[in-house]
Amino acid sequence: MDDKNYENKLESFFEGYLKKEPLFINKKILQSNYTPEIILHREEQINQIAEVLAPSLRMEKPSNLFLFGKTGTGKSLVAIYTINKISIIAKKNNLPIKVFYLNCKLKRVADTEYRLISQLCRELGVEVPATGLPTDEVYKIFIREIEQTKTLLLIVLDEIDQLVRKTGDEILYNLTRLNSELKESQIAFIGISNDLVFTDSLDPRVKSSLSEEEFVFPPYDAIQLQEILRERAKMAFREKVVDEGVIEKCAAYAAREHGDARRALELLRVAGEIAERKNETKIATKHIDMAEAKIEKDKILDIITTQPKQFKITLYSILESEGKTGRVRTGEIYEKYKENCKSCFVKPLTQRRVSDIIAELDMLGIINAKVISKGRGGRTREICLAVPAINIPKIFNCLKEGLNL
DNA sequence: AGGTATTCACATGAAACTATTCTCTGAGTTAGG
DNA sequence: TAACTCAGAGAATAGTTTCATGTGAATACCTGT
Repeated sequence: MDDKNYENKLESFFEGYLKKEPLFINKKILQSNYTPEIILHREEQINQIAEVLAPSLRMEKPSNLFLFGKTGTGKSLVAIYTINKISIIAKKNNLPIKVFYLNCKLKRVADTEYRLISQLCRELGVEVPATGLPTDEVYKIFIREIEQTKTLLLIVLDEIDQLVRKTGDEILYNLTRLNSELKESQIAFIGISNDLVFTDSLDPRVKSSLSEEEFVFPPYDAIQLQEILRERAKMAFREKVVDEGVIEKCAAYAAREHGDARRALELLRVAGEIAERKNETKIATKHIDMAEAKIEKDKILDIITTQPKQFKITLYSILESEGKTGRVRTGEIYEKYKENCKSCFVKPLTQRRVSDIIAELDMLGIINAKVISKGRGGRTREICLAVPAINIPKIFNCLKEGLNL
């Protein structure tokens, strides 16, 4: 009887699913790598960049260019959009212009000097081994390859601040020097950075040659976010699926941070997915709250499952001691950490390393760690969790399982 | 009371080390002529 | 003699350790009133 009932239920679920019209027409439009035809509220920046890059169409090397702005302000989008347009015009007029986009943060793609250059080689169609070669050998391959034909290269280096922080700024010096070694071809760089004061830390020579023009992308305000969301929602969802106030709430949530359009779009997309999964015909404002919680939870669970064991033990130790006292110091955590290591037979790391791990957990947004000085009490990080309280037990258990504690 | 020197408990930096993965090179080996 | 194999040298990289230096402000310690 129960079986029969269950079967019917499942059948009708599938039937219903089939009959039901999906909320989405095209989910891609809400994904972060989507480039829309019209970019709202960035006309000024696009024009400025276009002006700088236009000489490339006459085969003159344009000025190097730097774009600054917080995450989700449309830097990458605008850069990609503009170079794509140039690429199209160039193709139409048979101009030998090549454009590349590299994200320097992507692990194992372009996050070191060697990988950056080898990735460029790969884009040019030369296979370069992932390791084993000296770096200047790869430079040589790259130079040889572009010198074969007279070409103008436009290279976008996204999140270049990450690369420099990790590997130092000689890499930029090497890149700018490339042009003087090239006889036939020329290269122009477009750097993109989240860090507004990034160029201050650079060697002045590098700075002056790499950052000939600079543009700052201001954050979107709530009204602008609303327009962007409306525009995309129109294409992504079927008509009348988005409830009253949903767009506004999405925009408000994202504006609360710093006008992060990427986050706004993600919220809307996830809200749509939740509504669809729940078999609802409309996306309501409550779905946005659920979306926010889900994004947060997924982010953390993803980190927990992918990070190495040492991170897990550290986080577990933080959870343990934070649960009691609210805020904890590095030293306390390290003590707990050592105990925990012993109980799961892992060789503990030095305090130096654990300190770094704590800093990284902070970067990932799982915890809030603020360096404070307590006078004679010394200087330390004051740590508390940055996770909604509801999710804590789940994380706790997840960690516990992962560590066999 | 007011000023300043100390001191705590780590933070932060730099360099060096370990272990792994990969290429390149050249000596030694093999098989065919 | 040409082709093949295979060990060893050298690179890149991630994750760490070791050593060294930095640091903000509560407190101890003076000083002069």
